[in-house]
Amino acid sequence: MLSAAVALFIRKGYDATSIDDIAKSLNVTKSAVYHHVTSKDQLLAEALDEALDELDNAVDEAARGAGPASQRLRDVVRRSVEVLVAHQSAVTLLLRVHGNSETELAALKRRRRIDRALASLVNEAVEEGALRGDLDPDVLSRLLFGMVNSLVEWYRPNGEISTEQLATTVAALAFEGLATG
Amino acid sequence: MLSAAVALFIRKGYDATSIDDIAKSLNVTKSAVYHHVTSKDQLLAEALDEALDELDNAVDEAARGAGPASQRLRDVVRRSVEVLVAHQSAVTLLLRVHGNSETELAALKRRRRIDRALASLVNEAVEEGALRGDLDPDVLSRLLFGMVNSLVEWYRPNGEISTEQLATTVAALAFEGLATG
DNA sequence: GTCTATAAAGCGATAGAC
DNA sequence: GTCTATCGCTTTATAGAC
Repeated sequence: MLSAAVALFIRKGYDATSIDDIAKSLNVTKSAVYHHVTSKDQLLAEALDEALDELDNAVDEAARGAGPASQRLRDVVRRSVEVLVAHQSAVTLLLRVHGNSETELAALKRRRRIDRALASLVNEAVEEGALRGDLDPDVLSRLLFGMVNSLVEWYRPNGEISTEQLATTVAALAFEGLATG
Repeated sequence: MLSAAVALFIRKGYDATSIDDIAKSLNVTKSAVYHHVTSKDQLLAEALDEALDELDNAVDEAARGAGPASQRLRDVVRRSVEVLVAHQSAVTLLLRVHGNSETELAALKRRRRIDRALASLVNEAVEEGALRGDLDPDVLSRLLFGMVNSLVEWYRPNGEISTEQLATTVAALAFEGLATG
């Protein structure tokens, strides 16, 4: 039922999706939905928490590991791709949230904490000398994870490209770039 | 008045923004708004057309130029960044559209045409030998412009980073990557 | 646990006065 | 060109029967 709601939130947008839409997609009435959840907002909050828990997990795990910052950054990128694929619906919803309610503001706050952790990892890798120092590290961080996050808009796990291949492509493009040699 | 509406569409989302919200932000009543536009949908359509016209322009112009495909791709990336900055509101709205009405479906159709032109330019540059051939060109194209498009979510033209610097950083990251030497 | 019925509020859009 | 007033509809959410 959460997954039915999230699918509709993504297809039509949260505000354009009514409780009745969710009920109809489950072949029940509105009242049956309200028996299981107290509000539409609660469904959103549960999905956002799923995404944030998974991202927190992936980032903390990879960022706190041993080894050079550049290697940990590469691991974070790969782990992030895996989370975006495994929890694509929840993460897609998270990335579309813009602070339009208390629930959304709380989610944005948690997301900013993650973004700051990623930015400081990029900064560390630059100071280490493993990443180029001629470009603003905070801008690089935003562009890097903007690229990673954008894949929720088009990637479909059942297609030709495996998650493994995708993670490799993302990391290769990010670190070595498009150009040959 | 279009810009007031677009600002609200971005802050609250299209569906969550009522005509009354737009009217209040202009210190007038709903009826005054309806004197100038025939529907809420028309406001959306005008903003989406602005974004699509500008992107069409930038891509056609740079993609049809002379020289190697890899150079034309670099030009398209730079020109895209310029358009995203100069028409940030309209483009932000375009990137958040998901086909929830006839207007949105028409905008998505035009956007897909642009995306296809970009993808074939990337393919051309790979065949030319200027871009690495070990990664799927269509995936590279999506990731590249996913990165470019993501900047509408955070870049503010009045900050420390100039549009020029931003375009340089985006192109450098895309073509040469994060890693040193 | 699901239903019908309904309350209370907000929505897009229009009519008509000034 | 802006106003007040209102129509017709949809929304979230609840009450109460089965």
